[in-house]
Amino acid sequence: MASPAPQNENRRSRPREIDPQQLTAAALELFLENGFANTRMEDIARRAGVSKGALYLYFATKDELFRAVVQEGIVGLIEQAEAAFAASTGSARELLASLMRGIVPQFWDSPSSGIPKLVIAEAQSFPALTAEYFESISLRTRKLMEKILQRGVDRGEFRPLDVHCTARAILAALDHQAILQHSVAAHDPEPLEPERYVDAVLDLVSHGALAERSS
Amino acid sequence: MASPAPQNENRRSRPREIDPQQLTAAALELFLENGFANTRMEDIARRAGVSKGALYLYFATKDELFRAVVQEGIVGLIEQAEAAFAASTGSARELLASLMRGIVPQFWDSPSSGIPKLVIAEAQSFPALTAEYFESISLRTRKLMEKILQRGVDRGEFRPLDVHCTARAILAALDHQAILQHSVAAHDPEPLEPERYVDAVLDLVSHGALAERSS
Amino acid sequence: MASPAPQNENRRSRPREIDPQQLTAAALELFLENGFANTRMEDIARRAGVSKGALYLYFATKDELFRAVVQEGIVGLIEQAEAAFAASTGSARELLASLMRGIVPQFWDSPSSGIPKLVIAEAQSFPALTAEYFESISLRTRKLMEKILQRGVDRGEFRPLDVHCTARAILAALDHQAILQHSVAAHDPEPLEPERYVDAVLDLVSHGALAERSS
Amino acid sequence: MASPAPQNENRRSRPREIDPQQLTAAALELFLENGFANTRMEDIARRAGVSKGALYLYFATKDELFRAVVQEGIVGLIEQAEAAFAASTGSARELLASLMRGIVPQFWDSPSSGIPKLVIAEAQSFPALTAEYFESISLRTRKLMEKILQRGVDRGEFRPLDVHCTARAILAALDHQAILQHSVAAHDPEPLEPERYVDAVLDLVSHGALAERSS
DNA sequence: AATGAATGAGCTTTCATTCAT
DNA sequence: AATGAATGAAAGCTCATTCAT
Repeated sequence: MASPAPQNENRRSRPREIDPQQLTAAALELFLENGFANTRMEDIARRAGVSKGALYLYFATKDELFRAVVQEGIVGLIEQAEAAFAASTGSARELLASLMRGIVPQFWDSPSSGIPKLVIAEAQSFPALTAEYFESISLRTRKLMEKILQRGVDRGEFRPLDVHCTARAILAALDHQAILQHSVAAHDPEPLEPERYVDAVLDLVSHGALAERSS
Repeated sequence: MASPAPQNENRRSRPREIDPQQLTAAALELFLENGFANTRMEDIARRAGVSKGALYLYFATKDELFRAVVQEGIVGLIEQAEAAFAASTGSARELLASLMRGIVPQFWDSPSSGIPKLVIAEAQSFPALTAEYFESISLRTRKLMEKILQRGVDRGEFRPLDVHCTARAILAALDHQAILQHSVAAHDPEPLEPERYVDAVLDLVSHGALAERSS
Repeated sequence: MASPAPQNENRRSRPREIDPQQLTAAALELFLENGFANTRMEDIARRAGVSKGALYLYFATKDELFRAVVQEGIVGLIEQAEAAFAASTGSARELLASLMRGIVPQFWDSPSSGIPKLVIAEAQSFPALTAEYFESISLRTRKLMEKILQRGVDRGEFRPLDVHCTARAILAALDHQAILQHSVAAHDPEPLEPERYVDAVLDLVSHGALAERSS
Repeated sequence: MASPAPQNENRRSRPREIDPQQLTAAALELFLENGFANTRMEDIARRAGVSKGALYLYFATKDELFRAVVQEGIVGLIEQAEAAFAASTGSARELLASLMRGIVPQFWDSPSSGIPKLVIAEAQSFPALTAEYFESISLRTRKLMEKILQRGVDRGEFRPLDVHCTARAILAALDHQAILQHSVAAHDPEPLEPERYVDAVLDLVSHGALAERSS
């Protein structure tokens, strides 16, 4: 039609000092809503309330911004889990329960819970970032889980287990739900109930399904 | 072009008879390698050994092609599982074991195993397709798993369980690996060993981790 | 065209301030030179001295640009004619003469004279625009011409006439030349002489061709 | 299959012998309905009831087909008019009247009446064809009209006229309606009444509009 | 002669990125 | 530092034309 946009007088609306975390937060929202490819830099800028150009003052490229979004989600997640492990001296089962009841639902509630789905969706496009993410998060979480399980086995609290695969399985049961929440879960007639689910996982992990010892 | 080297036999000579499944197969490969957005129609055509235009003879748009790729992966997947359930009269545990040992590793080996990751990655872009997929596959699989577990509970073979959440957990443990295989697993120093993993899941599901009955 | 004269100062240096009318003017030129379908957006951009993308800053689609081109040609064309009619009190013939001598050759000289040919050529593709054009221009012009003729008849200045068809005929005699100028006239060994032609039309309209009253 | 020999029995559906005029007729229809650029070769083939390939058996290119469409409309149109002129010895006015009442409405009814609009719309794309059309039709018609008028002047039947411009004007009054019929006329609330219009033109040409001799 | 599947050049449109202000 | 108009490479899609049958 006519002019793209009338310049106006009052530029006082920009509160000086843009916080880069506003930008990554807006980007994360939109990446999850629309996918990386379907999110325009302009959309992100608008959502964050800044101009398109301002984005480039903080992130050189769209890829860079994606990296920042993911990297932000990486920090300090397992720290508390690892600290809890180091601090705990009690039963492995108790530790497992407290971690799963304490950290997991809280994580599912945070915007960061979308990051795994994001990383998975764009893994091919960002191999280096994916590798970093995988090592910082997935592998580290797995190691921690293996340690917990191993401690349980060592103490005779747990049966002899395939520690590696069992760790994978428990984490999969948890991680998968976060991914589903941010993708297909909108179509689920029975939405996930986090606490109930975590309890069921704990119960299964503890006792298995069989009614009596038979193996 | 003016290639001095003689083209092989049927390169350009037989334009007839393109199999649409060649096209969806090539598309699935590339979607998994590069993501949907990063795959050009021309790439798919080249990979399938046809021209760009030929693609449009079979699929009106890129989206349509995506739908076809997913829909092709939907057919006949759970059928055998449901049939096995209907046919089986034995123990729930045996049924679970035979399904997981028979179907799961076979699925992980097939190209179709990439479809869940594809659907998850593009869920926001294809809501209708996602809904269809979710209902045809995810929900149906969950229902089946719930039935198996319920049968086990009813027969006293299993303890009283939170059937719904337990079904979710078992499926998550399986589904998640397929997704990882097609995304981040390339960076895993300890690649998944399907049979071993499935056995570990079965073992965990059967007996839990605790060393002695205590619940 | 490709003027050898040096481009002026602000060729590439001042991206600011594109005038949308530059764009429609360039588009009109090219639509007339090559037809709508044979004009590439890139051609228009180049002719206007802007980038392809800039065009889309002002017009969402090629169709939209076409509409703008036509609509620009619609404004203020008949206004002066209608004003002249409203203002005039003298003889109908004088009014007709002054309108035809004043407005018509001036219109033929302007780029807007190509718009009727454009609308006619693309009428099937832009029915809504065509309808609007027809009502804003053709119908309104016809109504005006009918009023002029009717006034002449009412005052006894003109014979009783088939006012409607006569209006059509006079306008056709004028409109058609504009269309020919922008299409086939290049091949005419005897180019149109606007003033002479208008005079001949006026003469014919005034007295007819017959030498003496005889009908 | 591999039989180069006799085709099987039921080829009766294709009535042997495609008539190229079926093809040009279908093409003309569609060019008028949708414009040249918006008409696909496949559309024409379907409308004519033949295959796309068959079209190329008769016309090497789409342009060639366009040329054939126009050229077909050129033949034998003015022949009868010129013959009538050559044969007539009576009054110029009578000749004019008989031509206009005899040929014009009949032409307007025929599909060929769309050709002028077609030529005008595509004039830039087909300069050679346009030139040929202009010479074969427009110029020849004008010459004929000039001869008729000149004869009238010579015989004292007509006033001294600007024969050239008057011929242009009369033809414009007629030609223009054909063009409008095939473009914008669909939006006209008062459709053209051919006979009435032709009479009005004849009346105007004969006596002019002024009520009394005054020149 | 007739068919229609296959081809690929060409064009519209999008959007990450730049840069004058 | 911040803005947003302008750029142009890139990609989806169309359709005239070819050619094996």
